[in-house]
Amino acid sequence: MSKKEELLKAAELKVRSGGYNNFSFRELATEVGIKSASVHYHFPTKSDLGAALAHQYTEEFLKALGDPDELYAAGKNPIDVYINLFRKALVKDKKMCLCGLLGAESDSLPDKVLIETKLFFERNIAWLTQAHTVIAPDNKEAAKRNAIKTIAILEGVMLISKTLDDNQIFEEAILGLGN
Amino acid sequence: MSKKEELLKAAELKVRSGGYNNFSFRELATEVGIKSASVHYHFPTKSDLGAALAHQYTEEFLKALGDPDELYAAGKNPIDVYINLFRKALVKDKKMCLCGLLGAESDSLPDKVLIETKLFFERNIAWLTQAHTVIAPDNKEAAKRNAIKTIAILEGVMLISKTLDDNQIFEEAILGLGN
DNA sequence: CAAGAACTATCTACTGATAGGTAGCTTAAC
DNA sequence: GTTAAGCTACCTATCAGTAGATAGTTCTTG
Repeated sequence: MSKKEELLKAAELKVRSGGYNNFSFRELATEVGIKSASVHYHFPTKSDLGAALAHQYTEEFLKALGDPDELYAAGKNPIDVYINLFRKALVKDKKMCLCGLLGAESDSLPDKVLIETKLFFERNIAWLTQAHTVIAPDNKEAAKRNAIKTIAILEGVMLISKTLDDNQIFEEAILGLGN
Repeated sequence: MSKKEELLKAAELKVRSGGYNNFSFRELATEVGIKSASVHYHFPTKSDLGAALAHQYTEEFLKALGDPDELYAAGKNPIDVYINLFRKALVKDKKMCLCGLLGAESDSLPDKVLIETKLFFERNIAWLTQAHTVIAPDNKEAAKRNAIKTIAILEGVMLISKTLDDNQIFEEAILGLGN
């Protein structure tokens, strides 16, 4: 893993724990074993790093999901696949969704970072709309509404489960969601 | 309004825009017209201020809601009352829920602040459980599950509506929630 | 009722730590 | 001999927090 990739991984953990202001170039540099001035070589400013982070997170998220139509064709419920990706973030990583946290702070985010955070939600809503459409093709006008409900409940319950340190809350909230 | 109250109000806006790290004693002091050292007179440390902020927010939130049983007796749907309080925060204040934001950052919060943030969610889930119980008394085992779903979807959609700067997303997500 | 003690709310001046960012040098690889 | 990737050394700004002084108010008590 290159230093640049190491920096992004270290920053991801920090941001997913406490938001955009929760990491500094000095901390990141120490963690990956370089000097803070060298971080500016890879990312000219902090907002460049933040934007790259949100962009990479979105790409990896959607890549991990796959295509809703193909999932359905393979006999899987794409909504369950989606839920499982959030469950993994909560249970395995024990961290918030990166863009969930950034979104909550959207009022105070640099433009570059905000743009990438918006793209995360737009692309996720599009994915979920397609997922709901393939499950219930006769109900197209409701697909987007259900997409919004699905991502809202997942971001929300993630935040609450983490705060109360109780994964059972997550499980209760998602009951009946994949229908 | 006392300086102490002014400080809490100023801090609330900052935190609801960008989280716990988004305010400083200096900024707050300047805004209310005193020196930063004087802020320490009212709140010995930053975490004391943060805890007081979350506590006051919770108290005011529950006070604004009223009692679910009384609301129901007065012919109102308490879930609709609850939704309206979130709608007001989003549309009028144009800000996130304070404890929603703090909860997202819970991993990096000082203990004092975390305790108050947890209390917000515990008390809100209790309120919503009672609200769902009074609406559907024969369905008690589902009341807590519905309470979790309700607050999760509201915190989640608030975050997403704010990020995408689109209040219509909020309205779509809450359709059918008050039944 | 008046003297003095204690308290409230503020100030100035400071500390040590940390922040993001910049200029210019070095080193190694191609 | 250019470039990538790092370095040292520095800058200015800001951070939370502390010490000690002060003016005005309130409480206590002789």
